[in-house]
Amino acid sequence: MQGRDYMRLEQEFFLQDALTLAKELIGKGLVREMDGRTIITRIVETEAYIGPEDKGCHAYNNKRTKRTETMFLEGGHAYIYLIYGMYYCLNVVAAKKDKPEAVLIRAVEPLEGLEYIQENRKIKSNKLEDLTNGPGKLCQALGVDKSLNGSNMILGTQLYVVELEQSKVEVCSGPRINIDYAQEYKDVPWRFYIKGHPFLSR
DNA sequence: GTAAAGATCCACT
DNA sequence: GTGGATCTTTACT
Repeated sequence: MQGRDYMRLEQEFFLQDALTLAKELIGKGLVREMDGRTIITRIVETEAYIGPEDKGCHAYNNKRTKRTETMFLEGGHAYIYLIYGMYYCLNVVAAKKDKPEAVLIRAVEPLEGLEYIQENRKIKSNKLEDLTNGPGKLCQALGVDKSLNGSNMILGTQLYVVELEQSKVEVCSGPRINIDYAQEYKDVPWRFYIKGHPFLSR
């Protein structure tokens, strides 16, 4: 089955606040199409970042820079940035225009196109989980880079989200990862994941 | 112009 | 568990 056979999500879905969207995105399908190849994955772990108040967010205090500008777009766009000089992270922008909220995709489970994922990753580990169980890993696995920053995930054809048949899952929440600098926002339970799923980042 | 830090990953001990 | 790789973005001089 090809990715385009799945049902796309409506724009309304992405206009929800980041916390709701982060929760709702769990179990949804993340589709990547490039060079006539289709990769389909299931989202199993996300984190919410809420601009104005969240010290862990790049757009804390509504900080507008060249990089964070993407987060001020309307919900449904992709926010992609380079971290630690070597890895990309993929976010789904949430809420309405000028509200800098976004959902970081932290881990996915491969459903289709596994051979392309393996080709993109090239790692020693034979464990399937190591292919996509982290934000930097899944971007490499899906061939996502800065050229997709700001692209539309509702109407776009390269990277988008779809409804999967099996969407009923048990979603848990907990503190976010690697944002020790975020002070009182360091421990808020804005990370969502499928309980006990093998592809979680940790 | 310069400097410091980062929403990470991997290899190694 | 620890440290190195690696470079953009940001803030400040």
